[in-house]
Amino acid sequence: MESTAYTKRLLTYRLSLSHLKEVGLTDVFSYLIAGETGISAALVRKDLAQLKVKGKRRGGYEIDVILDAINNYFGDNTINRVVLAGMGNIGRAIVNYKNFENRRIKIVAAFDLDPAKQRKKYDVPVYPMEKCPDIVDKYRVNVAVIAVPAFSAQTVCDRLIQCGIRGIMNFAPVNLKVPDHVYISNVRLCDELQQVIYHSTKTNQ
Amino acid sequence: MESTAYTKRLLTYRLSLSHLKEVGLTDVFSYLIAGETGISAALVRKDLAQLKVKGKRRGGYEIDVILDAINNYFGDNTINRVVLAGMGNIGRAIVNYKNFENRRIKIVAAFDLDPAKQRKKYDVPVYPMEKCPDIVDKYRVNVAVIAVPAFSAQTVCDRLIQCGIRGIMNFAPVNLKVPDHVYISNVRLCDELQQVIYHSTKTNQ
DNA sequence: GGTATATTGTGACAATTTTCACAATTTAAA
DNA sequence: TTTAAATTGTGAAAATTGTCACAATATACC
Repeated sequence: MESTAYTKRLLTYRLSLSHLKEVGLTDVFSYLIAGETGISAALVRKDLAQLKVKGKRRGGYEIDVILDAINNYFGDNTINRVVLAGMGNIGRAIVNYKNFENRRIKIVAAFDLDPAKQRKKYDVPVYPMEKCPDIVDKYRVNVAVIAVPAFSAQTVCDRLIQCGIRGIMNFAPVNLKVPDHVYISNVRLCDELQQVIYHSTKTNQ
Repeated sequence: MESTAYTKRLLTYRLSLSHLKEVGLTDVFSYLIAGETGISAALVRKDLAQLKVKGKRRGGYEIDVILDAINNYFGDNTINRVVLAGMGNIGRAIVNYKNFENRRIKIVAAFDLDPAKQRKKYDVPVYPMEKCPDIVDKYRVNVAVIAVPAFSAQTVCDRLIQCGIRGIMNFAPVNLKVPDHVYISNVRLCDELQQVIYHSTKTNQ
């Protein structure tokens, strides 16, 4: 119960449902969500059942009910504060990324070794890594984004965890070693693109 | 056979093995890879067996043999050309991302509506979207990265496919609709981070 | 009101994926 | 040379995940 795949599907549903809502719909059928997301209608229904969302036979599901259930599942009622390590290409893109706001995700501070970047004005204050304990403590942060170069990723990771971080989104191409209580999600841009390349050459015709 | 999960694990192995090689190792045991990647030793062995890599009982596997097999599996002998749509935050980060080179992935051109961005000098030439057919044709490109805003993603996607693109890495928070012969990988930064937040609050104590 | 139709909800089943356990085999050491 | 130890390779079992099919039921229409 409650596998990562399930959690991921919920987020996929939310995306499509938000879209359908904007377009003016208020109710949906499982097969409509299926068509929109590529997930089978039966699985959609099972997921919604697990979420405790009830549909009406022949009437479908109310979009708002599903959305509320999903948002509630993810605890979207509180603001989620995040710190970021590494203001390189990816770090800056993340800091400027607008969509986080809708999800009540807020990047409260960034860390970077480079003093020039600390002085420069970004949308988020940039501190030296030494400030990490203070910041994490002050803002009650649990989650960090690692966007530093591969060679320093493990060190940065260790320091973050020492400061109390328990969830990490990692962009560095490294298999980070973390204690059991820390959840880690690796975003491997290279690997992702490589898989696309691989599968696109495999597709028939 | 040959599930996406398997393909993904191969890339994970490659990452760890490259690292172990740099550190000076030439041979590994399955349990060593397991410790490095978090994938169970038995599964590592099964994957290597499927890859047709042979180990020596009591002697382990040769790192170079595994790496060659993986690189060969992904067809790393040819240069993989990719185009990018959307020179916003993420698009620029992708264009500047250095790691693609090691994988023989080359971003040959980018597209953006904004004429200012077309004039500006990036590491990659920026064209208006109309040039898409020419460029894709000229460079024999199969794969594209979509980094445009959500509202225009489907339109851009359709045009790319019309030009012959058959693999897409999509950063726009949209469930794109594509024909069967097109492979799509969605990189949902928001969702990814949201999952980290979710799991990090769930972890015990 | 009655009947046909559409859709949910779910138990049984199928498929896939992973783990387990151990025989086979190699190497090292005694 | 024999024995002990370590590690692969793999068939069988377990677990997980998703699909199928259909009863239950609500709705719409005649």
